[in-house]
Amino acid sequence: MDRRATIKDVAEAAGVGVATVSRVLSGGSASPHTRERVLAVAAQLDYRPSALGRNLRQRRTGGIGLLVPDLTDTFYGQLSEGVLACARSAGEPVMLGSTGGDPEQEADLIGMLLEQSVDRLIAVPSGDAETWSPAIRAGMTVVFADRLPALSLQEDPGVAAVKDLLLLDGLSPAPQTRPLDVPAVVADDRAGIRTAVRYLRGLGHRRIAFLGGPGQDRRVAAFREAVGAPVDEELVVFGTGSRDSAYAAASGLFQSRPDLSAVVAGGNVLGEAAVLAARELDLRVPRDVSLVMYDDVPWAELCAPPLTVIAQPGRDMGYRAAELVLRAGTRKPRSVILPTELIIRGSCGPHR
Amino acid sequence: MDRRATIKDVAEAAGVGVATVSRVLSGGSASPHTRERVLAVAAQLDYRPSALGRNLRQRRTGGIGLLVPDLTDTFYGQLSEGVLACARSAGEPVMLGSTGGDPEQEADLIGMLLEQSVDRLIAVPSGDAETWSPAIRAGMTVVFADRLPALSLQEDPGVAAVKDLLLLDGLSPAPQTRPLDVPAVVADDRAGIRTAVRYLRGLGHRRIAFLGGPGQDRRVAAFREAVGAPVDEELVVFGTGSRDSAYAAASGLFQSRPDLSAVVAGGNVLGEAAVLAARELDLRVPRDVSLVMYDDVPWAELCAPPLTVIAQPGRDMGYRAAELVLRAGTRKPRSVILPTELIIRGSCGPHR
DNA sequence: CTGAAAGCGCTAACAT
DNA sequence: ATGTTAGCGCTTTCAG
Repeated sequence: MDRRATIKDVAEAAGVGVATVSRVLSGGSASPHTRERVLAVAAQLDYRPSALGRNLRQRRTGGIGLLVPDLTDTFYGQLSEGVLACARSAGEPVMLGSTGGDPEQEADLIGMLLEQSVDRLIAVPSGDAETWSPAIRAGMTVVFADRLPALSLQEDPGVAAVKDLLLLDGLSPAPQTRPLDVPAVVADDRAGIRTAVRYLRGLGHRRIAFLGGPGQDRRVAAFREAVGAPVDEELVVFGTGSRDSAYAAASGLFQSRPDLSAVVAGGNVLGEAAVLAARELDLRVPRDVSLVMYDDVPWAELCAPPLTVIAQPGRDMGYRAAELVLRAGTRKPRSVILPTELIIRGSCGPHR
Repeated sequence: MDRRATIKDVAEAAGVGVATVSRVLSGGSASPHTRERVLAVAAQLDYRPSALGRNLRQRRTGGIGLLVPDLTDTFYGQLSEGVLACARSAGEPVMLGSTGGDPEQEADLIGMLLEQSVDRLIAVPSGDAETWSPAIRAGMTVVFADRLPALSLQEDPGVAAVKDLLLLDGLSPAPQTRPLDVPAVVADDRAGIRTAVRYLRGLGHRRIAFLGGPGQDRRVAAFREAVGAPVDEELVVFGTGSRDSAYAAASGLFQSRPDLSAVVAGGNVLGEAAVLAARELDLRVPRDVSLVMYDDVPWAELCAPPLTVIAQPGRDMGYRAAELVLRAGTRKPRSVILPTELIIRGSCGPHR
C-alpha cells in the first residue's frame, strides 16, 4: 500500500516536465507523440491527479454544497437525488448537510462549507436573508431550491428577499430593501395551490384549512389568494417542521374547528400528520374531511384512501438547481419555476 | 468582497510568526499573552483557517464519504441523517454519493472519493468484495452499514466477504478466501427475520414467501433458516432495487403462487410494492395475505391496515457507523449488530 | 511545444 | 515559547 503516484512521478517516468503532464491531462496543447507517451505512463502508473493540489492552487474546492432540512422527508430525498445525478454526470463531488430546519445549524454548515472553500451551494433555506448574506458576500454561487429565505422583518434595509421570485409571484420588493440576487428553482406553488383549492371548491367545500410548515410562505400566500376574501385565520395553522409538531398542529386544527371540511397540507410530512390526526379523532377521509397534500411521494398511493396530491418534480428540481449552479460561471442564471400537477386519487369527496 | 484573510495576514497583524498562529489555533503551546493577542486579531480579521491548505499539507481531506443506494428510500434517508448528525458534532464534512445500487457507479464514486483524498468512508455496499478491495488497498478506512458486500462467487481466492459478520452470523469464511477485514454496522437480521417468521407461523401460516432485494443475502439466509426444512424456492423472489422491479417481483409472486398466505418483504420499497401489487390483484391484507415488512418508516402506519414491521434503527445505524469510522485511528473498530423489533400493527392475520 | 519556477495556505520539523 | 523554513501536489505564468 504505497503512496499514490504524483504528477512528478509521471513526469519523471515519461521524461518530461510536470507542466507538460498537467497540460496533457487537462487537454492543453502537446505534440501527439508527447501526449501519447504521457498518457501511457499515467495509465501504467495508475495516476490520479490529486484534487488536493489542484484545489489549493485554484483556491477553491470543486464540487457543490447541498443543504436540506431533513433527509427523512422523502421530497428532499428526491431533490437530493436530482442534485447528485447532475453532479455525478459533471464529475463533481457533493458535500451534504442537513439543517433540521434550524437557521443556526444552517449558518454553521455554511461556515463549514466556507472553510472548505466550497463555492457553489444549493440550498433549501431555513434561515432568512440575514443568514444568507454572509455566504453571498463571501462570493459563493448559491441557488435556492424548493423555497426562498423568509422575508426578514427587521429594520435593517440591507436585508430582503430574493428578487426574481418576488416578481414572478407578482409582488414587488418593498422599497428600502435590497433583495438578494440569488436564482432559485421552485415549483409553481401559486398554480398548484390554486388548482387544489378550486378543485375543493368545486366539490362544494367552503371551510378549507391550510396546514403549513416552515418556509412555506409562498404556499400560504397562494392559499390566501386562492381562497380570496378575508381568510378565516383559525383555518391557517403551522407546524415547526418536526413530525410531532405537524401532528400537534393537525390535531389541534381538527379539534378546534370541527366545522372544517377540507384541508390542504403544505408538504408530505404535514399530509402524513393530517392522516394520522384524522384517524385518531375518528374523522374519516374523505367522508368527514377531504385532504389534498403537497408532494407526490410513493406512499401517497398506499394510503387508504390513496391521497390526492399536488405533485411537484422533486428530482427535476434538484437536477435543474445543480445545472444552474454549475453553469453559473457561463451565463447569469435566471430563476426557474417548475410546473405542478394535481393528481386526483381518493382523499377528496363532495362536501356534505 | 475581498480575499479571505490567511494565516499570514493574522501573523503579520499580530506581530508573530505563522507557526505561532497555527499553534494557537490548534491548541498548541503559547504564552497566555501571545495566545490572547492572536485570538483577538484572528477574530477581528474574521480569519477562518482554510481547509485547503491543511488538507494538502496533511495529504488527506478531512471529512467522511457516504455511499448509499438511493436517497428516496426512507431507510437510507434515516441512515444518512444519523451519519450527518455524528459528522456535524465532530465538525466533519460529508461527501455524499448515491449509487443506484449499481456496482459500477459505486466503483466510480469510490474513485472520485479517492481523487478527493477522502480517506474515511461509510457505505451501504452494492458491489462485491472485488469492488471494494481497491478502496481498502488504497488505505481508506471503510465501514459498511446495513449490509455487506455480496460474497463474490468467482475463483479468485483473494476476494471474499467481511470477516466479523460471517462469524457473528455463525458462518465461517470459506477456506481459501481472504475476507475483507472491514467493520460493519448492521441490524440483527437473523433475529428480526426469525421473530417475524415465528410470528407468522404462530398465526397458522405455512406457505410464507420472501420478497427480497439486492444485498439482502443475510436476510434471505435468515429466512431460510427460520423457515427450516427444504424451502419452497418459488416462494423466494427478488427485485433488482428499483420500485418497478420490486412491483414486478411482488406481482409475479402473487400470481404464480396464489396459495401463499404470508409474505415477508425484505425492505420498505419491497413492502410498498407488495401492498400495491396485492391491491391490484384484489388480494386483501391481511384477509387474503399477511404482510410483514422490514424497516419501520413513518408511512407504515398510514397504510390500511397499518403495516406490521421489523423495525431497525436506521438513524442509530448511521450514527454508530460514523462513530466507528471517526474513531478508527484510535482503536481498531469491531463490528456492531443493532437490535430489531417486531412492531405488530394490522397487516397480519390468522391463516384461513 | 515544452520546461523551470513560483507559489496557493497550511503544518511540522528544526532552530533559536 | 516562538520564528524560520521546507514542502504537500498541482496549475500557470514566463522563457526558451
